[in-house]
Amino acid sequence: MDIRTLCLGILTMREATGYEIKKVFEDDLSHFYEASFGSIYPALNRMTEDGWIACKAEAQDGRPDKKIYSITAAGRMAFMDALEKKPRKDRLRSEFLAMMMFSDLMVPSRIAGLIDERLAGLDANLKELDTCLDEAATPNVVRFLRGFGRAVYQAERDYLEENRHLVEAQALMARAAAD
Amino acid sequence: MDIRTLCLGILTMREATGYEIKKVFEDDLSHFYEASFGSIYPALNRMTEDGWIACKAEAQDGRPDKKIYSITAAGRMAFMDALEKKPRKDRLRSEFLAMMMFSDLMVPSRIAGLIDERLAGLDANLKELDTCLDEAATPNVVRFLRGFGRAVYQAERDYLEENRHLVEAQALMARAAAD
DNA sequence: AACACATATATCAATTCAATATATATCGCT
DNA sequence: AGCGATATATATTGAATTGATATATGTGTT
Repeated sequence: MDIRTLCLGILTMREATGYEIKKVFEDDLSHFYEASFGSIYPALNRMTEDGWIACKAEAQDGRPDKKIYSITAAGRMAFMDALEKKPRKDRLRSEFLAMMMFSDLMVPSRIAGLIDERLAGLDANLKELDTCLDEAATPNVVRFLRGFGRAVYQAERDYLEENRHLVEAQALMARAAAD
Repeated sequence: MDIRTLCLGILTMREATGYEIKKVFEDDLSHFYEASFGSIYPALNRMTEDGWIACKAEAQDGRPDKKIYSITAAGRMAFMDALEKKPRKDRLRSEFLAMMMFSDLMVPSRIAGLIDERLAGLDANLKELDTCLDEAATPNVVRFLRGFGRAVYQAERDYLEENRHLVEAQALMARAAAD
């Protein structure tokens, strides 16, 4: 399920411009999948060539044409095929955790600062997801996905509060040993 | 904190070959950071050019020379600088969750199968991490990182068991409406 | 009037992955 | 003794993707 296929999937739900597809990534998928214009526009061009989607240009005064893409029968079949394939393992890249690996090279205040910022970020994510979950109109699937994110963020938060001492104490001991 | 910098960080702990650095990624970082040889070897070449690391080749009969890299004073300073920078937000790509977005296009057995496989994968991760955490020799920092992974995997597991009905029931309703 | 933000397209250098290639040693199995 | 799988060790390449940048204009805020 690469970005190309995911764009195709979004077009099974409604027709959209590249710009609107980007917004779906930001609004509905942001916590577990990201995509830039540099991936989306080439994906739409290629799928148009392949006959999976069709494009109708809508002239606009001043701005570039609005290109509205819609899925074709062939595209719909291609997406159904993609749904049969086994999803790859999640790929996570956490610079925060990578930096924690080197906590013994940092002064205690730096470690504490990093963890405090992390907690603040998690709180912001949780708050955003809670606001969305309160909206009555949210479909069940989106509710499921946001709830998933919420559960993960909450677990991270709880773990950090309870175990930050493991990295913070380690740093103190390393400093003491160096003196 | 790109792969290049992370390789440098690993070399603050001990000298190593590219192959051994890859193993550190697999053994200690696998749950939150990945790197392929296609990133590691060019990273080592470039840092050698930049004077951040030094390379001594050790001849071996038959095999290619073993190239043992060690960090220089300049490299150590560069890494300390990197530790001052703000870590980027985590980046997650979950094809599983992306597919769940389209649960109304899948038959219920397919959805259930995907969730069951996901649970099995989480169980495997949890088991692996528990085994490692039992080892007495594990340093505190590695313990902290593995515990973090454990907490997240466990939260995912709990959430999925309790909320899978949200996507599974949704699919049933969509099918019923279509009939 | 100035400035940020939203709409809408597109491209590009740099990063990174996943697969492949090349050699040999070693370990377990039959 | 032989076979295949796994481990050691290097390296490259096509393809995917990011993050930044460029181009225009409307709309809302201070």
